[in-house]
Amino acid sequence: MEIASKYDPRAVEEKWYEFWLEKKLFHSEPDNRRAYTVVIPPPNVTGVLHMGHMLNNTIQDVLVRRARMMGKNACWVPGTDHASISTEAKVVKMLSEKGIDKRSLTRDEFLKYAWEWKEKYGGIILKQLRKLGASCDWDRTAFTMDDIRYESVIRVFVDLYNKGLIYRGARMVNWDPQALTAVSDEEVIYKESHGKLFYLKYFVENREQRTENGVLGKDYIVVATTRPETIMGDTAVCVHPEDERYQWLKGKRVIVPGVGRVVPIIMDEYVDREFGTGALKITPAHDINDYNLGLKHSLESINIFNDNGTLNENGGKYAGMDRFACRKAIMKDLEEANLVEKTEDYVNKVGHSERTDAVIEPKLSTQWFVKMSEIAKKALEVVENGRIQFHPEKFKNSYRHWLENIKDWCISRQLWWGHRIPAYYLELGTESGERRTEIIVAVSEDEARKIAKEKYGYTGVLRQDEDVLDTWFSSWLWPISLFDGIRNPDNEEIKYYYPTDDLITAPDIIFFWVARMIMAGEEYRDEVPFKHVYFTGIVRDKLGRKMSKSLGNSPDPIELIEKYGADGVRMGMLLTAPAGNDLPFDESICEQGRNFANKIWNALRLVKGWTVSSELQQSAENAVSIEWMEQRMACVLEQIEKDFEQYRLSEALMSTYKLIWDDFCSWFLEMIKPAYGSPIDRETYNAAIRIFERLMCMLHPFMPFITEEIWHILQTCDENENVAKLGENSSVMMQHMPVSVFFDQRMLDDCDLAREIIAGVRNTRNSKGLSPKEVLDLFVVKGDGVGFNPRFDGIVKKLGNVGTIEYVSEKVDGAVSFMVGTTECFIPLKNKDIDVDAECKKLEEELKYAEGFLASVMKKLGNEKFVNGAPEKVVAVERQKKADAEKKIEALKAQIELLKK
RNA sequence: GGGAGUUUAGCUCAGCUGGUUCAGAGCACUUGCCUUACAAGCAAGGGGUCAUUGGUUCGAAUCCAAUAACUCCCACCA
Repeated sequence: MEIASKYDPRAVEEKWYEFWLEKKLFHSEPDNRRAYTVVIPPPNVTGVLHMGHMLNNTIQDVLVRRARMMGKNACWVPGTDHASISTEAKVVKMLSEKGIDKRSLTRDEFLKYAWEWKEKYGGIILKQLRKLGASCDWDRTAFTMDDIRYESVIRVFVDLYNKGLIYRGARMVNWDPQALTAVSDEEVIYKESHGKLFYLKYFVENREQRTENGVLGKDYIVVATTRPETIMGDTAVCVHPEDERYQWLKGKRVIVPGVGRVVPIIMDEYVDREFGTGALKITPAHDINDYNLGLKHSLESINIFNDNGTLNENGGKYAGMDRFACRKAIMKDLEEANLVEKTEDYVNKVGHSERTDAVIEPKLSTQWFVKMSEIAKKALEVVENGRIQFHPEKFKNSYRHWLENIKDWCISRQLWWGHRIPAYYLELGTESGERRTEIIVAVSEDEARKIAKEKYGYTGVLRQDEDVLDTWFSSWLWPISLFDGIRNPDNEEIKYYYPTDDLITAPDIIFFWVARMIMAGEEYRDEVPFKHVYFTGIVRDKLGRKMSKSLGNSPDPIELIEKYGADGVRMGMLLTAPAGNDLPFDESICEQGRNFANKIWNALRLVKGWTVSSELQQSAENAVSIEWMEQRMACVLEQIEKDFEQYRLSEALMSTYKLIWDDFCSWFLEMIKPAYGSPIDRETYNAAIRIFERLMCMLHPFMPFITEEIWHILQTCDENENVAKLGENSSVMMQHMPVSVFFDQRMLDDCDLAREIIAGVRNTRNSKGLSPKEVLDLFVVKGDGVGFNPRFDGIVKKLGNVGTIEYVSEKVDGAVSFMVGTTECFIPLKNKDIDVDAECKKLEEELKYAEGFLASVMKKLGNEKFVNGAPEKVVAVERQKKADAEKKIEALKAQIELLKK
């Protein structure tokens, strides 16, 4: 059977994914093995796969597949997030394209559309993950709004409310005028924006003037603002109490320009005298600081905006206008009325909504909050004391800072798509005849009714809160709710799978998600939700820009997979992505992965092409080759294990890559490769197949598809032993991961020396323009004990195409030479002139370098302080260097002499 | 404004508690090869004052300080 010389991943990848699914190899049930659990950071249910997901899920898959092969009961739970704001926005948009206005629908009608939308587009992203090879337990696929998760969220809300950790209150919140909802502080992104600073004149009431030494001064105060449209809401002007410039205004009142309202001058130390004119206009309804000052000084609060960011009836002639249009209009009017002193360019930070990018409007409204101070303490502690480890560790700093300065979490959203707040309102008449509203928080309306009756004897209508909860209020329960640990805290699954092991996520949701999961874990399990958090970097393009839809600089992951194969793309991503480092992604990196897959494929072709002889005796070289390869694998395995312990996945992959490409393909296979047309002995062949298999196991977590394909083909190679073990469900992913064993470093060093000699021979050929086919003889000057180990003679002969190797004690005349360490090698050039001059020049350069090196060593050794101060070992090393250098110089000098003769 | 991090070859990055793992790896590059596994390849090779300046030390890429550049996070300066 002819095998194609190019590896084609497409058919292979599809075939094996189907196989894994069919055999349910990703499925996990609690048993007596140790559990290894990962929960997926649930992507937006209506999202599509982007490069960030690719990176994130590749890393998860590597860890999960490796754990599985290490004998653990690996469980990777997939799922999606309902993403309330962005999904609702998408549905609203879809409806408006159909000519349907959300406001014309009832809540139930809208939700029906939303669920339809979710059914249609939801889960595309999970399908895409299969193409990547993700070994998720699909039977466990969850959704943050499915029954179990919904009920868990509601129960937690009720519980926290009863514990006094959730409260309802009127506060200044971040209002998104596009999504028409409040958002949490974390959902506000501050962006630098180039705006203007407007200097407006506020005339003193009755045009009273300042008197300075009997001379009349100004009759107005200038206030600098970036938001002139808010002057309709001004209820004071504030200056610093110690500001000399404004003492004359104490107790006076001023006229808001263009509005005509008279407002007081107040004094407060909050004002920065250096900024602007040192005078601040106060708009309590539309600025958090002004709001606080308003409370302090009992100022009136005038709301001038509608929820959608247009001016309301308090906006006077500007009512109905958008806030930014109003800014222009009002400035024009003020200019005309000569109420503007000047306008400056100004750069400041403006808050934008994370989801809609609309400019956030501070707004006073009644919302639900979670009290954070107490639960934050525990969450900080478990990271500080190492119960949870961050990789890389530097994220501990920002985590700590956030938790130490935490504010209450606004969790209500004025949306319909989400978990509806289980708060019920009832109107009670009181004895004095007034009406009073009571709130009952309960897991269901029935429950609420029961409480209403018991507590208030009320049997009338209950009105449920219209708002839903912040999406993260369900995400923070994810590691628990996935195993139904909220509703059934003692069930077998939660006890077995929780706490999970590793969480892989991007650092931008450390506060949104990671920190809050830790809080929920402590609150509801009294146990951390995971032991390690691996923060991936952000995927950027070649120019260092974040990949985004709007820039169009993000490649389509599915197209990449089609082009390079999932294995190739996985390898490309992993190679450039150490934990926490941003990943400058360039499509061409996937080529390396694709090429690697092809390399392995061709190694298979080579091995498959051999004819095997059971009669043939194993040669000594082959025996040594196998021994060496085994040692080499043990050595690299040790390194890889260390790398995994430290979550250095790219290093682990690189080690595996070099082991396979360099050690296995370039050296080992060449060592044992029989001459064309000749068979290979059975013993060597079987050993090679076993080594190949183990290499596929080692590589499998990184490149699951090709390793599965090759592993299966290898099973058919070793007829004596392996056919029987290929049972129905056999898969490379069910094999044991090879583990490191003791290895003989001396053996590896000896072989390295042999490899260097081979390189020396090849180099000689190259520089002398000799054909690789021409057989050369090699003379090695015997060292004093240490040096070249003749065990490798056969290998040197084979790979260097060397005829004879002789160990001599004298230098060889009429030969080119090279040195490996302190070992001198000579290659006589039969029937060839040696370019004496060139050879001398080369040697003299080497000599010069060696002398320089010796000089620096001598300088060190000549330094008494060094000899006395440095540890014995270090000095001994220097002495050895000196001896080696002297030996080398001597040898070089002798060689030059010889040549010149 | 506060905090954190980064700076090592053309690119992306390793270099732990100072000393033979000390200047490394992969890719890219150069030269020669279509050598019956692989040109998505083989063989060989060339690249770096370890950001700058000082200091500590017998000895610094490594420790300390200052400077510069870049990145990220946090914060209500109108």
